[in-house]
Amino acid sequence: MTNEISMTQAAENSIAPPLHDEILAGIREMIFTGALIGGQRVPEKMICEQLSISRTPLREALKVLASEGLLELLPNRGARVSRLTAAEVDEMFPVMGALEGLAGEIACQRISDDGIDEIRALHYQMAAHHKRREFSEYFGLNQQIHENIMAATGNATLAIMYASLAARIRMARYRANFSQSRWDQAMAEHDEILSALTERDGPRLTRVLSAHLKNTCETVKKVIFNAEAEEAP
Amino acid sequence: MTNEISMTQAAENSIAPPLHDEILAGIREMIFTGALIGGQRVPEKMICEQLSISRTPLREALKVLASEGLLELLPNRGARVSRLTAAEVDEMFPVMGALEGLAGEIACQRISDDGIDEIRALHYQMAAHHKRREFSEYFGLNQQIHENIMAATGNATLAIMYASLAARIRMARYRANFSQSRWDQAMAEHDEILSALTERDGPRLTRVLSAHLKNTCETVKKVIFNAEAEEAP
DNA sequence: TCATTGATTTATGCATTCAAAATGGTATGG
DNA sequence: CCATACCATTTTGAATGCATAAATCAATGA
Repeated sequence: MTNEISMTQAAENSIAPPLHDEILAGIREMIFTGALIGGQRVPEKMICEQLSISRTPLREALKVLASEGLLELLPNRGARVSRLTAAEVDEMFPVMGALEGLAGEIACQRISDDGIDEIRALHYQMAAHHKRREFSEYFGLNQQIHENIMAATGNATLAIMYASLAARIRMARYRANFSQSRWDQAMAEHDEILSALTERDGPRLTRVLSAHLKNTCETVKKVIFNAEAEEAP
Repeated sequence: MTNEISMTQAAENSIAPPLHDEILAGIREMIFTGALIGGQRVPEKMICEQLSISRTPLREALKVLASEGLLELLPNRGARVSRLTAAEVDEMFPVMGALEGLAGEIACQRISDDGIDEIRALHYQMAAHHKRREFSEYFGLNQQIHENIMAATGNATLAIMYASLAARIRMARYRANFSQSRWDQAMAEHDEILSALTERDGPRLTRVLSAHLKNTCETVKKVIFNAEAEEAP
């Protein structure tokens, strides 16, 4: 949860700079784009130069990211990027399942028609990228769809909890590529998700989200094993 | 999540000082004991003196606590203690319900007999404090029981997520006192919880935990309204 | 050749410092 | 009397400085 009160009117053009959040976003980005790799130490000096900041606000951000599980703090040895393990995925799966199940039910009740249309638009964009084998673009839209479903619940607490788990799962993304068959399957699952949402069928949405999550977690675990096999030959 | 790798052997007697965590714990304590009151600004200087630290590590802790929702960051105005609102409780209720439901099922499957005995011991201690109307002691044991159930799942991710929500709920504790009748009811619910756990009846445990949570949330909301009525007469 | 020791360098953790913003209080004018 | 403007004080946010722990690397000896 980023608990920062936005300023009263956020001065029209003089952008209100929540510098602290910028840094958080920057480091997160580095982690998700693979600029910072799991298991590696976080080079404070280098990142300070890259973001043109001093170590003080950087280190504040590192503590926050550690509390989210993206980094680990090593006493007197700074921070290192967490490496998602299969065991952690197994732990996260039921928790994410419970949250998504809840979200599926609530979203079907509360989402507006416009909200569904928006997700549909994202879905077809994503399908197009899938067809063109543009993985990064696909991936971004996939994330947006799941975020939109969470947002549609109108429950910020739920959305934030889920996001924090999803972020940790996402860390495995750059360790290896998904198989084509899994990618096709995921796309088919998303067809079902859109369908259930369109029909506002809460129980069905919950079911298909759960199946999708299960497959995603299985895939992530494979990715983890493959990456480990590659690294330690 | 406190993501700190404990040192290899934590030097036998020369206590390994995770100073950062000490500060976190200290401020959390101030919040839960009412030394820091919801809505109030957090006086950095005072807390630094109290904990004999400088502002640098303190401010690191403040950012973490804000990310957990216990504090809010006001741009250029520091941090203030969050004030739990009824709307937030309404958001948190289904999420905590989903997590507790999951935990109930898993705990019944995985908890050891010793684990049940331990909870039973806590339960009877708690009952004794209830009989003696010792609210603080009751409250602490109540928290321990819920924590033990979560720990019994063996799922750290689940336990941490739940703990972070429970902590926010706990913030309302010092705003007003629970009614005697509600307290008696809660104790009766805990009898049911212990019973379901003893029988390892997962579905039943999930049901009674959910009912208990519902009542707890209702009570917290009442406490919030009462406190608000008192404050703005 | 390899492991071990010790000196050197680097990085970390925290305190301190400094500029800018917010707060408080007084004076001024309506 | 109240509202506003102005200045002094305090507080915040971030940079810098410093003591200590860790990492690096060269030298030594087996």
